[in-house]
Amino acid sequence: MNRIEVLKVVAHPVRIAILEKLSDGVKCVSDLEEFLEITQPNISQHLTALRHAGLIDFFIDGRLRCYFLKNPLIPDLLQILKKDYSEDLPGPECCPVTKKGTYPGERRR
Amino acid sequence: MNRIEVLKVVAHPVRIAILEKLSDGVKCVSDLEEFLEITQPNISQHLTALRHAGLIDFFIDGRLRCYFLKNPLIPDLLQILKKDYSEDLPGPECCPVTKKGTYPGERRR
DNA sequence: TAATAATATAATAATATTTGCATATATGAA
DNA sequence: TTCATATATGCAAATATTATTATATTATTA
Repeated sequence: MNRIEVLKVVAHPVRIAILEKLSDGVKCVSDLEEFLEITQPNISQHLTALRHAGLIDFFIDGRLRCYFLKNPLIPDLLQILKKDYSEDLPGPECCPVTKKGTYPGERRR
Repeated sequence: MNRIEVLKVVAHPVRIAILEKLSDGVKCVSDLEEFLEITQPNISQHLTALRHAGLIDFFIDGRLRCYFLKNPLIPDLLQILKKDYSEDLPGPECCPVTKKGTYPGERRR
């Protein structure tokens, strides 16, 4: 699955919450039910979406499905989402207000 | 803007392409028109979305609007999206196939 | 083997996102 | 001024995502 599909599937509050929980270790669906305030079928749908994107997988233990993180991009992604960025990026040198630098492209009329 | 909204706005092929282009430096809308194969109003719409999410900003130079990256999360995000992860995360210890470890939650009946 | 627990699937309704198109605004040039 | 260029905005149509509800599947227990 390509990176845009991955971002799309991660960009949902419930799915982020699931991925964060799975970062702590294996969880079965009923573990997730305990702290997510949505219906069980909805949890299953989100798990299916995450699995189809290759982000998680599961093994079967009796009637439990034990889900775990699979895609190594996820821990990195979750980490930068938590990271605290206090400063904006430095503005460009060519700002017409400061009169510094030149705009790096061809001008039209 | 919260991190989920940020992910949502980044998770679109055109907007990723714009952000990557802006990583190289300031670009005005007509620069973007040259390599994006979509209409000008549509580009403007995506730029507006990115700006409302606090990811980019612009300065005005005559009738050009020169856009640049503003949110420091973006370079980090683009970098991990490009990063090559060849291996999946190691599977859990409690896999019933390997018979190692135990499932770390309460069992139900 | 019948009942129950754990989980998934299907269908639909509600909602949000995306694009396309027409038009508006603002600046600089003639 | 008037015109052209650069860019934005508004709105409707098309499309995609999400949640809900009902039902199905599978494995365990009684």
